[in-house]
Amino acid sequence: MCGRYNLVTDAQALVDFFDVAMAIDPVFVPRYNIAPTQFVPIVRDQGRGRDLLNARWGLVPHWSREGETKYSTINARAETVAEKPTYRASFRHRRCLVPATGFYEWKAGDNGKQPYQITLAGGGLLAFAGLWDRWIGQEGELFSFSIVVTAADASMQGLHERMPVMLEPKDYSTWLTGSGDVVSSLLRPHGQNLELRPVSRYVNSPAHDDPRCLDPV
DNA sequence: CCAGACGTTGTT
DNA sequence: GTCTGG
DNA sequence: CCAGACGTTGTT
DNA sequence: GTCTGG
Repeated sequence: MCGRYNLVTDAQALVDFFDVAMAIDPVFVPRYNIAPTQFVPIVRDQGRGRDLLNARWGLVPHWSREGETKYSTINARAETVAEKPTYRASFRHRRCLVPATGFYEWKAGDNGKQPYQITLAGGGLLAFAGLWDRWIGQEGELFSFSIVVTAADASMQGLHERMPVMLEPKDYSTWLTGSGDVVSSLLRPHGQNLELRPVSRYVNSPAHDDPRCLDPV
């Protein structure tokens, strides 16, 4: 699963790395502790080049009555994303990249749960496979997204059973604008070398969003 | 037919 | 114990 | 994901 | 909007 992540970079690096043509919401600050319901940048391609848009983590389907869900939509299972009513249409027509520099998992132990940060070995930006939707209500429109998760491979070193689908740069365009089997074939681990490091329990509180979230244990 | 759900993970 | 908020 | 709340009425 | 349960 992926219930917390970070995006420690600057706006220009995001635009460069993801080849963004249009920054719709250019305001951006480094994020050390991104929690569900918060607004963070996603990358889309609506046919006129890639755009960067702030969206809410936790997908609200366009047909939602209340503009919220009573169930969790922060993750979508790769195994069923093509069929589930909440994700099906977004999987076919509204895929996105979710920029990140790492994500967090908690491992239960004798002394309670220990948070770990997972990054690419060597660091750098990565992209989770994401789905987005737009809900329209009286208060205006709400853009939101979900992160696709799959069975963890050996790179997770047994830390957790599930992990986000992390796309490679060569597959970004296919994920954003492809269709059919070629898109479905990306719903799997991509073999990146990952680095897992225990970090301070400071990260536990969603109210904390500063470099101390990455403090060594 | 209408009403109601629509999700994931981990733990018991 | 379970739901909501971040 | 974790942290924190979890309720009602009457009065200001 | 679309599927499932009754």
